[in-house]
Amino acid sequence: MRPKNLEKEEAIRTIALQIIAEEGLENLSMQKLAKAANVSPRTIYIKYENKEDFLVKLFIDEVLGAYEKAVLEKFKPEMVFAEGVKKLWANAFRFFKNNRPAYALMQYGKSSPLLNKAYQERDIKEGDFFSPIHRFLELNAKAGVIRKLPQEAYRAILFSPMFELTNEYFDCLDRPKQVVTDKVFADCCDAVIKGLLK
Amino acid sequence: MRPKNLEKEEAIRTIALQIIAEEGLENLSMQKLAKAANVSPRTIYIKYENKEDFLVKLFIDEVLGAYEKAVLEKFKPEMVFAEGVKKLWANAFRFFKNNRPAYALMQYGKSSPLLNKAYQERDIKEGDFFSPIHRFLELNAKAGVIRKLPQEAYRAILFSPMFELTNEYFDCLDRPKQVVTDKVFADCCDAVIKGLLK
DNA sequence: ATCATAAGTAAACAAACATTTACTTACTTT
DNA sequence: AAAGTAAGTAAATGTTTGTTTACTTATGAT
Repeated sequence: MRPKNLEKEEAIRTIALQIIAEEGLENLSMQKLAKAANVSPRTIYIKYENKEDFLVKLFIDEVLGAYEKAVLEKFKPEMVFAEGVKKLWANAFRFFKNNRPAYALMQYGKSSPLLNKAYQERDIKEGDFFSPIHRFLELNAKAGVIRKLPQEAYRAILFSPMFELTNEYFDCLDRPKQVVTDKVFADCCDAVIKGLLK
Repeated sequence: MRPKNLEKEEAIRTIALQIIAEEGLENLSMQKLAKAANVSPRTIYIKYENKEDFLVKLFIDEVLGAYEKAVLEKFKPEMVFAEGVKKLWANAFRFFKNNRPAYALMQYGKSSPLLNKAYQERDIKEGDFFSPIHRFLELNAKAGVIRKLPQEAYRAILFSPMFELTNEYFDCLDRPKQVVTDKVFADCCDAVIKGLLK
């Protein structure tokens, strides 16, 4: 049996992310993707049932999975609160900085009903990547270090400003306004930490 | 001369937003829209040059413009810091709660290169809706009430958690997990305020 | 009342779409 | 070295896409 050419598989995914970042999800077609990846359309359908299946797997594996792994690197729930938060922020920002196409599709995960649904269903199945972070927050809340808030509140306060700054960072690359420096990033992180402290 | 039927114009916009919210921007086609709005495709092209023109105008007028107007309602740059922030948050949350399709397209504004570009260019031309808020922050920073941070940092800390909570709010309507209450909202707002205080 | 005119329609256009068919290629197993 | 088989291709499938053409309708101005 002829073995799969893994380079082609990877090319398909990489170039798909590229097209989505540059032209938008709404402008990604299977034929365009096949041509750009130097592959026959049929080749994509060997691994993926159809376009939706492909997009969901691209999103889950290449974006969500990779992001979650990167965010938790060298993070321990037992860390001192400020250090833990800084680690999470630094990990996330580094991942996106080196991976702009992943950031682009991540944003579509918050817009597209298809990807959003996939995200939610994964959250249920996978036992939630957020759980080490949840334990981290619970420990600090119980110790009286931070306010006690529901999970979704922590999520909103802790992570969304980081996303927004990442957004601004990429916007500045395209049309330089004011550069989002590591200093700005650190200052925001401090503000978020202070807001949660008791 | 036969006058325009304003009801039809409005139907086109309303139904477009609805389709985008329910099926996603990537599944909105001009023919589908025309049929759903009970209108000939040609009718859409009377007011709009093409699909991109339509989407940009829909986004700018129906979403960005309406949102910005709603957020600034009864807000004054001279307000006490905590009160000002609470007003902005309450205004924004109320707008989206009553206007889910607008929220959906707003999210696409952060994903789609087409809409994102339109957003940025508008920021430059229109003199920025953010300027009353900027003045508010500047006044409070000068008075020593809050930290001095660059504009994009304020934006990230002040607004993005509100967006994230709105997101969770709508997710809970679809698949009830934990309801994002006004209490959670207020607690988050307090955390954000505290984080910025000096 | 009728005319001028833009609003509006139904049907059609080529181009692009997701997916499949019919076939060839390359590698493992024997 | 030959056979078996899944990977891979090029070209075609019918459908849907954005947009236009050729025509009809409704209304303010004359």
